[in-house]
Amino acid sequence: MQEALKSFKKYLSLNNLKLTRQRLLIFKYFMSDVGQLNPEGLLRGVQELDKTISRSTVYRTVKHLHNAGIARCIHRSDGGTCYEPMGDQSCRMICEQCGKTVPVRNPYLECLQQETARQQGFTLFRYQNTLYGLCPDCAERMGRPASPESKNDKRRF
Amino acid sequence: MQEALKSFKKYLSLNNLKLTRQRLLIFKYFMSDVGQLNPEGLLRGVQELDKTISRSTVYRTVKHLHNAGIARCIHRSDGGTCYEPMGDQSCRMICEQCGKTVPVRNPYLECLQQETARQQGFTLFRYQNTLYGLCPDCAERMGRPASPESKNDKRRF
DNA sequence: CTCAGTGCAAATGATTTGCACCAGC
DNA sequence: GCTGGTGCAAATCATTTGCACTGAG
Repeated sequence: MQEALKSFKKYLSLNNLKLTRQRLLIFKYFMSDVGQLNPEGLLRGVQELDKTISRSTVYRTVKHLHNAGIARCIHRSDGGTCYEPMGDQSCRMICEQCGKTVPVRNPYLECLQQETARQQGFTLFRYQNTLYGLCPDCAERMGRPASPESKNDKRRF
Repeated sequence: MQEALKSFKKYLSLNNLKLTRQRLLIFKYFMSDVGQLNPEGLLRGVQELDKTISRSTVYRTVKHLHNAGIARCIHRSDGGTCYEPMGDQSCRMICEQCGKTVPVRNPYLECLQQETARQQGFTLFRYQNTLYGLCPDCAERMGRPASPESKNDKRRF
């Protein structure tokens, strides 16, 4: 958290931005919260601490957190957007249903990736592998993905 | 394409849906197009063939294509939504200097990735591997070795 | 013939923006 | 004190929906 706060401050000063009470509050709430939350949830949480903080400020700030590399933005399959603190995992799976993020640990995969880049003459700085799909829980809950499952979206019109 | 058309028809009949002129047209345009396109692009493309097709119909149809497992829906990091025919996965390298994007093809990597997801009970829809770094050209231009030993076995692929 | 499909326009919901006052640095 | 920040309300943008007519099976 101190780490992240430092990079947030750095980002701000590099961009001529100010560390306001609101930004700090949003930052703190965001970092202390477990898991992900959407702008609305962030707003609610933050307003418990300070009634006056506006929705616009939350939206504006979360964008800065994202630009600063502190927040990761997740677009869920249901169209919702949510954010979570950036972890250091560079290989993860995201459930498109519930938005859950699961880190993937496979050293061999990482190794192979580096080797692949190297073979093509690429100097690898960092990488980001994102696997999109269904987590075991959601897969079970849904029966089967991508099939005549239109009951939910079917309606008379 | 015939394959996909068949499953589209199957999906429709299984759900008491009709194969209308509009749906067929949208389906065909979607399948013939290279790469991804968003609803707006799809609408534009389809309207070149038939002025009367409405935005709503495109939206409604693309959803069916998605439910039928024919279209993959992608929520981009910029917030935009786009669709592409199911099937091709993506793995690419982005040069942080010149911005060039280079596709990476390594079947083994893809295979390993799928296997890794499977092992953790994840149903994989698609993945996005992004390697950030320097392309050979920029690395050279910057007078920096691409990587300890990549100069010698550099290859275009 | 019947019920689902369509185009249209209006509605929705998330996110953004213009503006006049407010506060870090 | 200068600049960027904020809250508010209005604006925007993608997507959805209600409706009355049309067309596929």
